[in-house]
Amino acid sequence: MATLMRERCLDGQTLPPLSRAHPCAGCEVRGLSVCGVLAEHELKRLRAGTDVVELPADKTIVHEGDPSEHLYSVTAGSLRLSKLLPDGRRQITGFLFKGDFLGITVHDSHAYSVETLEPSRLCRFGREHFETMTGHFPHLEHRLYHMAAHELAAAQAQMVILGRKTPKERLASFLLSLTHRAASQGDDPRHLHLSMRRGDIADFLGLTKETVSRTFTQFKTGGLLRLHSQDDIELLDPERLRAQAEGLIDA
Amino acid sequence: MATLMRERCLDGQTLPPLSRAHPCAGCEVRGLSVCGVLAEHELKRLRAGTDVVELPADKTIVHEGDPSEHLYSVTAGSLRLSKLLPDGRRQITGFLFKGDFLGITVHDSHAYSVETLEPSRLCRFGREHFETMTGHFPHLEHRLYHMAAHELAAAQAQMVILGRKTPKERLASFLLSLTHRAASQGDDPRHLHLSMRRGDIADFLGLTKETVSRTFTQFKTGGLLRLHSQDDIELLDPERLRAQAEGLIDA
DNA sequence: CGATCTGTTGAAGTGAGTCAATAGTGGTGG
DNA sequence: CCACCACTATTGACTCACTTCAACAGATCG
Repeated sequence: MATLMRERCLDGQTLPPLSRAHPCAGCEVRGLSVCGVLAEHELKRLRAGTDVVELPADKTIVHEGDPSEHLYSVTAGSLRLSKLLPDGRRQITGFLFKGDFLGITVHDSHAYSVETLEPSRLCRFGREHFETMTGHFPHLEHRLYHMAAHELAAAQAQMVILGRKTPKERLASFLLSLTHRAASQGDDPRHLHLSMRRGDIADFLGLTKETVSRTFTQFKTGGLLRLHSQDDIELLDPERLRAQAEGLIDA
Repeated sequence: MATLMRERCLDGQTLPPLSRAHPCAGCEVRGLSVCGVLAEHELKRLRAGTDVVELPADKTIVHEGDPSEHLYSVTAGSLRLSKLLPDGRRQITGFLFKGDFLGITVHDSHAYSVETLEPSRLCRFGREHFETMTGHFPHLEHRLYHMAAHELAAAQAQMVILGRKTPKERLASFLLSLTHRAASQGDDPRHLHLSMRRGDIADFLGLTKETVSRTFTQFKTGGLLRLHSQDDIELLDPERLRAQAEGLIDA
């Protein structure tokens, strides 16, 4: 039976409430996530051995290298995936938002650390139980394959950013990917809320936080965007931003 | 029925011969590749709608953005996967060697171009036929998922290289990944043959060919390796190379 | 209202890129 | 067999974009 595990110091106010009796019933991310391919009776079986976890900001969910005992579906909030070098240099390999899935691994060990960027809620599946499910439901396995392929394509696009793009192109590409996600969820694609800090963006884009900050300033003075607050962005010229991201503007 | 399509200008000498009657029978990569999980009768069904392609060096197999009509298994030679920016900047997202699989895509279109680095041989599967197979054989779908997960992990490791490592660390990491592959295939891990040019390595590591060349020279003078020819490398100190790759050596 | 953390801006340094010249390699044909 | 050609790799000199280091400004929260 699904249980709700609420972390002590969670700032409850910031997360929408959840029905304890029927956690999947009103789930707003069900269509987006792995569960979307499951029929009602399959979902019921998956729910056994599943619980809901709520976490405050800046909590570590898994450590790089730890054995992978659970898989997760993000239902609220956002996460940061990161890999560390021995001397502390950090590369963020991705961000996860509601609807995203966490748990694609090779050797049942986590290739990266996962931390919350803000108060977040996740559905937590036991790995063994989940693998029993994928064994029984080929369309779930297929869905998982599809998600892995999708993540792989995103990782390859990120390689182009990290290996060959200028700072302006990197930040423009990043903002565009956020706006695409917003659009696909029916949100206003011209208004972005950044749940990550400048340093996180820097470690995602292979820059320093100073360079990220300076590039934001250049975009502001160039009329590409406005900052309503440090993390609320209005995109004023998405078309020019796209040109910037592809390197079609020399500046 | 499987047919052999030999490209005109192929330098036949450089590829080992292949039995036309039983192309899978003596296949040396069968255990490594997708086919490895299939029983004999399943393999027979997969072979219908499959043919063998042989290509000379520097041939384009697929163009970035083209619809994906085939999937491939590399049985000999090596390939380069690359993405281009409008102004010609190139990021190589990976290299493929014998046993590797090509064809994991999201929207049935190729996310990157694929070219031969040297004369190569591939098994070519029709996409529709292959998808029928994965629909019938869950263990094939599972195998595909596993390969996607593996590629994803490799892509994430490459992000660390591109985002945060110094040129020496990048080249050391690259050489180590090649030696690991050699070891896993039973080859001598101290001797590497590079089938790619300096410019390819540069575009894989996010550097210029000049920097790659200079870094090779530093490794030579540092006693880490010897170059028997431009593309035949002997690793003299794998342990120090590993330390170099992880940034444990300041130099 | 003050303490603390995050973000922005400035000044200076540097390491990889760029441009250019030289050396090496492999292949072809006389 | 050697001479030539085209291509690739190496090395050198110089430049500059991003980092680093440091100061300042703004935001957030008790």
